[in-house]
Amino acid sequence: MLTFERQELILSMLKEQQTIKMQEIVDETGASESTIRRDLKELEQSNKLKRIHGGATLFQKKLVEPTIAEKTVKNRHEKRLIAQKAAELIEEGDCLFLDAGTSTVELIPFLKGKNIVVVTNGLTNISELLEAEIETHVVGGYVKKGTRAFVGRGAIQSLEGYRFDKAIIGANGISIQDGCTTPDPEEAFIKELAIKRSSQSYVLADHTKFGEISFSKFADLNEVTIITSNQVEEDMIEQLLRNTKVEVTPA
Amino acid sequence: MLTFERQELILSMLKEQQTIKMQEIVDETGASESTIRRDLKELEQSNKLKRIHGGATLFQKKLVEPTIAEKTVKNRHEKRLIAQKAAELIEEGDCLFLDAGTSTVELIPFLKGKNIVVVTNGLTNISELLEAEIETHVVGGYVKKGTRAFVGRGAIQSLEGYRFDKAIIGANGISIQDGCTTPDPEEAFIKELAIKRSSQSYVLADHTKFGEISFSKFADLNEVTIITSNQVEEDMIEQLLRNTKVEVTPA
DNA sequence: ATGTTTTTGATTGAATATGAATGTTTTTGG
DNA sequence: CCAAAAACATTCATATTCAATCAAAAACAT
Repeated sequence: MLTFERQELILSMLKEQQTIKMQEIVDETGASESTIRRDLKELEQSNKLKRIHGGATLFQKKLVEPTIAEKTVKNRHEKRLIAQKAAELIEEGDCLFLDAGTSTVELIPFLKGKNIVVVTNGLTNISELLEAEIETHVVGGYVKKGTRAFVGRGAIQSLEGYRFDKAIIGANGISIQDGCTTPDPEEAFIKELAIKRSSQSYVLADHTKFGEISFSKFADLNEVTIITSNQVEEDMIEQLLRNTKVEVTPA
Repeated sequence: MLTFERQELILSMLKEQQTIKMQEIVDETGASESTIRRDLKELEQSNKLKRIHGGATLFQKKLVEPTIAEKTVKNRHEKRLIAQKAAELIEEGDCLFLDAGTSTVELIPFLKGKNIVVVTNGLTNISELLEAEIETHVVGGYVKKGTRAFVGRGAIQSLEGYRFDKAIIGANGISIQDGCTTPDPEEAFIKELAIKRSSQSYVLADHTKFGEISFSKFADLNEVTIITSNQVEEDMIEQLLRNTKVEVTPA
């Protein structure tokens, strides 16, 4: 069996079960443990999978959402730069949808004093928006414990009463194959709906989100403009550019 | 089972039930108690959960700081007593509407852990409700700068999707002649609508509110039960009692 | 064919994960 | 308040998995 074949086999096994044990791969491929180790090392280096003690897993299956506390510290600087880039796109008089999430919160200070109207489903956004003296509307709905986002029937119904010039959306995963994804199906639905009801949509994503795939898809890449930083690998951006609009800010 | 798989399993269990016992995890995973302890320790260190004696729970943190204005609430002690009185009336399984305002916020700590559903239009209520582990829904709408209440067309539309067992309402003025009043017409409308859609309605009012008349009326006295303290003058209460239900708590 | 490079599998000590045993702390129930 | 019970942290021995190394095998080039 060729090296390439073997590695493809490993990846296809992973797709089926999202985690695999070393022994399973050895049995399936007939290769020795040493060889498989080398394969896993290579595949990890090219971001195809993540090694874990005893085997491998899909690049973070992200079954569980990181808590707010965890998110707020991570990549804050990069997120702020991305947010600043996004802010440049907002014009006077715009009606925005601002998604719940830590990336989108960073945008708010840059909007301060602008004559715009913002609709949001994120609890934490609201006080920031008020602070920035922006006319703020919220969608209704059930408040999710973890992310403190408003979701569900009430949120959907609320959203249907609005049309947006621009929607600013956060994402947990951006991949060529699966587009924009996020862990929670309910939140994904809200994002999807907001994008549908908006003339233009922007997805904010720092470099850690690229190549990641989360559970629920909410948009194809050609539906949105991705705003990110130049910490994302060159070739990834090039690949994206084939059918996606991308704005890159230096970090 | 791999370490990674086991930890993911623990987190997904947590997501379903928000607290889990050690034994449940041991049974579910088949690993030893020692191993699970180690897992919990790791997961806690990476902010994925919070350990508690006998198991683990979701990690929660207060996000919305109370504003200065909120911290210096007038008659806080009296308001709290009134809130406590109101809490006694809430039964397991109730669906509540909780009005925006400083009186109603005081109620929330007394509801902690109760098996109820709360719908609110008050920004500051939301994080308190989450803190108290209560299923929380919000009405949509425009966010008023001063009171941080959600009002307007969106709020009205949202409210029409609910029916309540009990509505807990704040008021700025209580008078024999003009009933229950509040300064803002939009907020008054929300209060009125919530009362209409509720089987029973309670208005919380400290002694300073009696005899006051504000701009917008939202209820006649015979529509609601007033909850107050014995700091209200005797004869006022007597007058009220002719056609209003009144609950009085000693202060 | 012969030397070179690449791939492979086996071996090793190091690192990590595990379960049982121990004594300590916290909770519970009288 | 005390004592029993439950939950806990700590330690240790064992088992598993890992990274590094090396020699054999295969693929390749000349």
